[in-house]
Amino acid sequence: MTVRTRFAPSPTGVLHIGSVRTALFAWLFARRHGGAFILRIENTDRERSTQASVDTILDGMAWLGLDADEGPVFQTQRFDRYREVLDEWLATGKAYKCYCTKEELDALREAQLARGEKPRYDGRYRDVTEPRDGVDPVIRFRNPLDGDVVVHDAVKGEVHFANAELDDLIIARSDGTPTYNFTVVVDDADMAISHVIRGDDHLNNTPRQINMLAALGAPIPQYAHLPMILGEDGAKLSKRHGAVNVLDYRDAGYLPGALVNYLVRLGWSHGDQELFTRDEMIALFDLAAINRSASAFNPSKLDWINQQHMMSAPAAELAGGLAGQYQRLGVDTTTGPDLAVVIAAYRERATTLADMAAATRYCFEDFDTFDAGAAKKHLRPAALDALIAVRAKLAGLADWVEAELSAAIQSVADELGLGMGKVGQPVRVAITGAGSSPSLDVTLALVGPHRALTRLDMAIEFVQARAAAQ
RNA sequence: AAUCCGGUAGACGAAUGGUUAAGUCGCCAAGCUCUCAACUUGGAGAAUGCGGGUUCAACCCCCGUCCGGAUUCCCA
Repeated sequence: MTVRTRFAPSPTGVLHIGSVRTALFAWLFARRHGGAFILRIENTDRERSTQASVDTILDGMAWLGLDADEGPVFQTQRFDRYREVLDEWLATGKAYKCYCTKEELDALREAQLARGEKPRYDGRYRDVTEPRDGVDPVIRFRNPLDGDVVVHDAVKGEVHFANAELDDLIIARSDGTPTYNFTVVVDDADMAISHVIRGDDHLNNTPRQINMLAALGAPIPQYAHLPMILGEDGAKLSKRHGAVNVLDYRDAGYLPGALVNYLVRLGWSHGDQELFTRDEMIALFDLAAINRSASAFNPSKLDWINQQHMMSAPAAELAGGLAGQYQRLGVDTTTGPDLAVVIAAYRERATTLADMAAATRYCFEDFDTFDAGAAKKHLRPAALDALIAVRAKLAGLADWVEAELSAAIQSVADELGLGMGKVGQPVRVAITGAGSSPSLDVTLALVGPHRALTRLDMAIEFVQARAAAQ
């Protein structure tokens, strides 16, 4: 059987982190089995669907590398086809017109609730053939009255539903437009979707869809209902948990491969492996290993995974994103070190590209004050001799390369009889403005001779002023 | 209210009905060290929501219960 999966978002907002995980699983499954992954935009609700939302979905998918083999297919382009099925079902009695008004439906629902019953349509127009004046009818699917529908779900197992619990759902509104559960069925059948991989909020819709698939004479796909992703606190993921839009993660400096790696481990596992390349995920992904229960989104683990990916990714892969981060900060990188050098020095010292950019501004921009805490601790009178000696030694260096730089610092420590800490930290604060950076030789190489010497002068003045003030 | 799904340390998650309930993040500590990271090592943290039952043996099977979620929209 040819594997064909789909991702079917409705364009009514941002591309949500939970939706992405669903898309990822469907994409992985298709790739794993050499099948097709189809993107379908479910925009039958014209009130709420927007082009901006379509754009953000497309951008997000592209950023994450979840490429579709077909689509995007828009359901609004398929209205003729839905109409065709509707007419056929009406003609064959698989569907019927219901002339209930919204008010009548509301009253019915309230009465049922008041009696402690499950609210649902009572089928009052099921066998009425006469039109009712003044009411535009909706079209309802004639659901079987008895028997069970069994969903064979790859994640949840066998789930049984009694038809008696289901009512005749509306498949076309009174304005003639089709509704979600119906369009899904027609599309999944027409697109020959073999595996429906979606959020488990759709599990309850599945028996209705299976009944309609049967009415269509279409094969029943394999279902896999994925557990939800919750916020850090275990509540439904929402804006108040921070970023839910995947593009926010791009802007925050996460790597697409890292986000995907983090998401694949939410609801799926392969032994005790935590880090996966894209190819490994594709090779190992398996519906049978999907977890049944919801999981909470944990930013600190995402950070760790992102750092792990930053440490192993080729520099070229990071450079573009890092350049974007500098741009966001308004840092001009034309006069500083090559980004590949910055990346080599900082890839294991930053959790995101945004962190990396923020921590390395000193390589490209001058500053006029030292971090107060670091200065107080390290730029004190006792450091004056060391700073002056280092300044002199560095000024005389023929080659501004790491080996020479570290030798110079070491020789100052030796000559003054000081530990490296007594020499290194003042120098570090002098040239970076703060108390932490890569090893001094690397840091000095990053900053370059001109900036390094200027900043050492600035630090020496600072210390002298401080000594004078005492 | 009904139906359906779910519940293993703070989080992610392993565990054909069979050792002392893996591993990872986070947290704490030590080591390395010019700082910060990275890395290495060690540590704390769970009687598997709760109560029954079946069994020689239950995270796993059964019943009940509690909690959370989904659905029951002319939303998707």
